[in-house]
Amino acid sequence: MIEPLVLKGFRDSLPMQEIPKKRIQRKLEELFETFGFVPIDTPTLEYESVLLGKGGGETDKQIFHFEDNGGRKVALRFDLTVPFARFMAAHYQELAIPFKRYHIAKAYRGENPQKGRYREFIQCDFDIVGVDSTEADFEILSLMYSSFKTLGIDRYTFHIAHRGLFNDFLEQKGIRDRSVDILRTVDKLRKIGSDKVRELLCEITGDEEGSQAVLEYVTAGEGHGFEETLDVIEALVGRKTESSIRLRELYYLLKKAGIESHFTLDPSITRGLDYYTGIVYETFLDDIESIGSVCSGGRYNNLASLYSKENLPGVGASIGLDRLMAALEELSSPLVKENASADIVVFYRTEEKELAVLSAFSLRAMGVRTDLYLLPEKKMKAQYEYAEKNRIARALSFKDGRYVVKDLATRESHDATTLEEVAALCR
RNA sequence: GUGGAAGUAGUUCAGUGGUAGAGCGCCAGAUUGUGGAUCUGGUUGUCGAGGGUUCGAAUCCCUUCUUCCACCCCA
Repeated sequence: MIEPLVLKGFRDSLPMQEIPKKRIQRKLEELFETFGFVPIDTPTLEYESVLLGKGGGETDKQIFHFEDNGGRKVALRFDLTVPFARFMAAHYQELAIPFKRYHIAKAYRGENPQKGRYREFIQCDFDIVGVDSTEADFEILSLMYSSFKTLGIDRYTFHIAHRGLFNDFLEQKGIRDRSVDILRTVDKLRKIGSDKVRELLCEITGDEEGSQAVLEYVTAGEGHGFEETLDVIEALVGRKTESSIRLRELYYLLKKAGIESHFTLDPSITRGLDYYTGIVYETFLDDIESIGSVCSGGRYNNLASLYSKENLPGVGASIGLDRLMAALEELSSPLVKENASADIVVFYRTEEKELAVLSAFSLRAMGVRTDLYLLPEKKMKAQYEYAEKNRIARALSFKDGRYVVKDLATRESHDATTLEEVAALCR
């Protein structure tokens, strides 16, 4: 016998988990389409050379790569953004620009798993390519907001920062060349505290004053509103820059739309991926920050240039569906508990089989999610337990030519003479 | 990849060298008759896997797999 093992970081998904996951996915797809975004797909497996070296050194180590049966060096996609850049380079002439796409698919990372981090996970990406403007950035931010709204999640915060603005600052301090190391150190702020970060920064820059300024920059958001933080940052940079103006305009739009309360300017958000050039963001659930960001992204203005001479600026975000589900499960959110397989289940005795089969058929035609329990010889107890296991709220049975709909939770029965009445009881 | 903790019945766990256990669940029967009560009986286990030490290993040692946590990074 072969052991039915699954690989570390990979998981089976049972109906109890898969039903809410699919439902969330459908809601998001529907939302994306109301924003005028269109779906695409790309291969799971790509040439290694296409995927490597685009996200930054650290991420390369996490890419699953191997030789295929024909000796080609191949790799599983690490995210959906890099393959999208390749996709755009290959197809931009066939597409209407600006191109707005969404893509819900699995990505793979060979890192050590923990709660909410797996080696195979679903990302829900949405991006706009072909334009670098405040309005495009706003489209993505407002779609992020609407996604959480649609899902009924309201205890979360979008942490916004700006790569370009940070680079302006480093430029001004004359330490731009060490930006990667500095970014990496700054990222640890929340973990190791400001004193430790200052020490590390001193080692990198060799400049106490510069380190202090960097620290002031990344902590500028603490206790301040979006615009105040921006004022502090502009003071540190010494002037208004294109990037700071972009952020100000963006916040203005968020305010006008009345959705600004979920957005905070957090200069400590830097993101490890090297390809970001403009705004960047991460999203934390207020009640379970430890699980990490559940929706992240940013502006990447040169990504397609790796594959094409065409200049295709882009901006996008990605919801980590599996991580989000893990968090919601941890929080016992009602969102993950809505996992009934049907609205009603039909029970019957063997002599009622024709009636049962046809009733189920008719109910389905009326749009009622109907399950037919196929073991009529079983005891009632077994039948009810089947319904409970599948989280079905009602049962239909037959008595003296009438329909009986029983609410399984309250155990109340309602008689009905027609299937229309039965269907009405299911709503 | 490195470090720490854990893995025993469907599930929650107890059991630290001497016959694998408990609650809940599950199955069968009785009772009931469109379910949750009660009674009787039973079952569920290669103690994660492999190897070693020992007269004897769930228990000690080694290897390995998986989960959780930390580092790192993030979805």
